[in-house]
Amino acid sequence: MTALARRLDTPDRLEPADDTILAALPHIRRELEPGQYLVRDQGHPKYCCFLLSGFTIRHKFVGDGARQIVAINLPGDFVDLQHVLLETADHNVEALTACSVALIDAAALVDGAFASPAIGKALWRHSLVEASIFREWMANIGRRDGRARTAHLLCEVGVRRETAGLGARAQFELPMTQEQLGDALGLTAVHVNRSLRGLEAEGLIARTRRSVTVLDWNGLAAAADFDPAYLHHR
Amino acid sequence: MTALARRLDTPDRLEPADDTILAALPHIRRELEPGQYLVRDQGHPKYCCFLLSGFTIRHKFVGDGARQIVAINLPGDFVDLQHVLLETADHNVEALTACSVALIDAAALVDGAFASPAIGKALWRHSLVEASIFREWMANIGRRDGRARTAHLLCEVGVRRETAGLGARAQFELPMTQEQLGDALGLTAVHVNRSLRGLEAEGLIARTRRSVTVLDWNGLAAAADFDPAYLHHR
DNA sequence: CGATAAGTTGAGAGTACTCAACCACGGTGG
DNA sequence: CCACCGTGGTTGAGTACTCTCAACTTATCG
Repeated sequence: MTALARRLDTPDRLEPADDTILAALPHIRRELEPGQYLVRDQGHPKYCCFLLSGFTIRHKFVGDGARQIVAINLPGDFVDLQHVLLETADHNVEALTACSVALIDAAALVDGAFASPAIGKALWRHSLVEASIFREWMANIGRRDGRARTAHLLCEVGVRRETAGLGARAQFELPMTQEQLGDALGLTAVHVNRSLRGLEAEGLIARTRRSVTVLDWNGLAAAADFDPAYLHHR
Repeated sequence: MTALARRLDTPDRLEPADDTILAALPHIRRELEPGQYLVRDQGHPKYCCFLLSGFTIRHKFVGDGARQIVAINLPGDFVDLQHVLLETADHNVEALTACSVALIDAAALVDGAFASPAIGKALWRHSLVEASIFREWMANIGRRDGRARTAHLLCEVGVRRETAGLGARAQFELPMTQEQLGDALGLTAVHVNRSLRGLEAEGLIARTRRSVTVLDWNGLAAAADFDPAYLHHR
């Protein structure tokens, strides 16, 4: 679980004793295929999933069958930290790509959090940063038009990938279909397509099937009304 | 701070020692007038606000000046629990009505959380439930039409008020203008007006200027696609 | 009782959706 | 090796939901 220790080492430095606690957490490794569900809405997971590699999405369905993707998770993210203290899942977690995950015993993780304030603060803080991203997504979906929404998601993924050490923010793989992008943005796949092509026509981005190159980061950020403060990075 | 102890007494029971810790938290009481700001975006609050009476809203502005209300807080809610561990505010907090609040020293609250796991779990859980509400709002804004969105907000406020002991879910004051409702729902005030009048015409609700009576709870919940599971009540 | 904020209504515009057809890429099997 | 097939991407046309703007009404407050 060195990946876990590395992820929790900010903002407060972990002590060697903390590393010991983390290393001793009961967990199992699992490999997931694209499309595989990790958590089902209304389920009662007893573990907490830490994403080692790959992308996951979290989504919920509304009455008419439409879907809202509420989060995209990158390596180094806890995918369902809420299940350490909430008994019943309120949404689904699904592997977007092939993934490696560590399933950590939820009760043990809570014990670890209260055995070491540094661990506890890092985990709690993780929950809080995630909530901040949710708030920005609400503003994005509720108050920006299709073009800005789409651009905002590209900016966020670029920055978060960069922060996670997965490469430059201006060039990355985005392993989502336009249908999935639409579900994340509150748009239809058709409208996502037109938004992406619009950004491309403006010279802000270039695309191949699943990779995005930002040609003009400042221009894209302006189109997106993107300010990374909500990510609460250091 | 008996209100605080009462709020944190679930899901785990607090011990007398916990009550002692809570009672000793350094805090100041403050009375707020409608419209007064408690926290400003990009500010660095050193306290954490517990709402004793009144309503607050939390909102953020996007580039073109539009506003998204990301949360409505009721008495017994922590209004800005994220500031115990995040240094910089990512949104504004504003009093919707006259409010009484307790401003608790953030560092002391964190210390209390790690001095007593029961307190720490209750606070962390509070953050997680809030995040669940954010997710539902994302789905609401992104994937439901104006009528359903509006109905959903009414259902949520009704249930949360009831749970907070403020009265029956079917009859309550909603001290928000249609402009504010629109900012919470990602709609314009005009469209909120039409949605509310539509729900009224269907016989689901009755309204006076600021109070709502639900005439047909099941009908309204069906129109809203409302399932209270995301509130994670006991 | 006037002033102001909020609510209501109508008409026209625009963004985003729906439906449907067509295209492009990747994978598979003959 | 290449044709076929399926998923996903692209495009156009028509529709519909929501917005904008503006006027008018109603409530509240000094």
